[in-house]
Amino acid sequence: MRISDGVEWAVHVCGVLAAAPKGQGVPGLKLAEFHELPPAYLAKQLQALSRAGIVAADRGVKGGYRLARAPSDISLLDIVLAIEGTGPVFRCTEIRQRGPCPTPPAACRRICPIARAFLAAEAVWRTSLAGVSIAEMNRAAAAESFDDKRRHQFEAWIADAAR
Amino acid sequence: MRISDGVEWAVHVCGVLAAAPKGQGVPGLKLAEFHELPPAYLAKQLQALSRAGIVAADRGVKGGYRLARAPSDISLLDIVLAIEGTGPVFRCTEIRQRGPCPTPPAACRRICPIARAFLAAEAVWRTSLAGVSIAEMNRAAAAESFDDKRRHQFEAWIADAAR
DNA sequence: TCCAATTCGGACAATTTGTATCCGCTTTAA
DNA sequence: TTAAAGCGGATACAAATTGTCCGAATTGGA
Repeated sequence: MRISDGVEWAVHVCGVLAAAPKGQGVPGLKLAEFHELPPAYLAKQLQALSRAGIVAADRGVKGGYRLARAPSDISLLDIVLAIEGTGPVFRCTEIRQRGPCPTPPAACRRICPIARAFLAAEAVWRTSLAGVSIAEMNRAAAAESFDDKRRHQFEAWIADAAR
Repeated sequence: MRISDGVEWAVHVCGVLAAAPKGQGVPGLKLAEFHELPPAYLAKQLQALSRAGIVAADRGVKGGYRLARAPSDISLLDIVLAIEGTGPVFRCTEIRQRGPCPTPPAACRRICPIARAFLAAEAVWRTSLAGVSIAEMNRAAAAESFDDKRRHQFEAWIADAAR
């Protein structure tokens, strides 16, 4: 059980897009370059973000990606669901209904207690991730690692990348 | 991102072992039979449970598996960690330190804010699972799906399987 | 005491799933 | 019309999952 790297990439990328000049898009190639990520595969993750309505994609020569809504309105959970899919992490296969001593169907109206416990754990996990936004991530990262020099360096880079 | 079926199997199997006559072992083959699981692969999960100290294995003609401690002292988290490994679900690859505008090492003494948020979510998930024991699972399952007839059927089966 | 039956354990092979790349298509602005 | 850019499908590659096998340990009886 492991979260794919694509989720980490997508969160970082959304952080970059949140800092881009409003209304301008950043091409996928530039985004890959910023973190030295494999361009072709990052493109796949960007497609997923686009389908989920987290980023908007503009095609054509002045195209690129931009956030589809405010950074404060995009949570880490939104991104996880976009990349990993919305299905539950734990999937009950109802083995209790098989074998020589099966639980009868009448007793299976409610889902199995084991599945209930796992789904409850997953719910608190989701709630925790839903409470953290891209905006907060950027604030924390800036506070911890931006001095004036690096801020300027970053703004120059993104001004060049955006179009 | 998905929890392997082995976790579900292991939880069910521990529930069966918790109901077995004290001090007697149940062979892996019988455990597989009870839920119609692939015997060879269930054996693999049982090995993992054994290595983690959740079940004890006795070899030889009177051998089999039994719980290594009280059912009330085995949590769902214990089983997840035994089967899936103890490593975190989210793994930060520190991409912030790469590319044309990297976060300098001095600013990376603390782990990345993104990783912090994911690890915090994982912590509440673990806490939730740690609060549920095999004993509670069995109580719930028995209350929901055992009538007198089925209880008798189950006890007959396990009396025959244990040795 | 030795042998046969039974059972777990660990190394090995196969299959499925996920990861990563590439290429042709459509769209857009100059 | 052309060059830049995202989209989706087809395809190779890697990894985890699933499954198999044979050896080691233990027991009970000859």
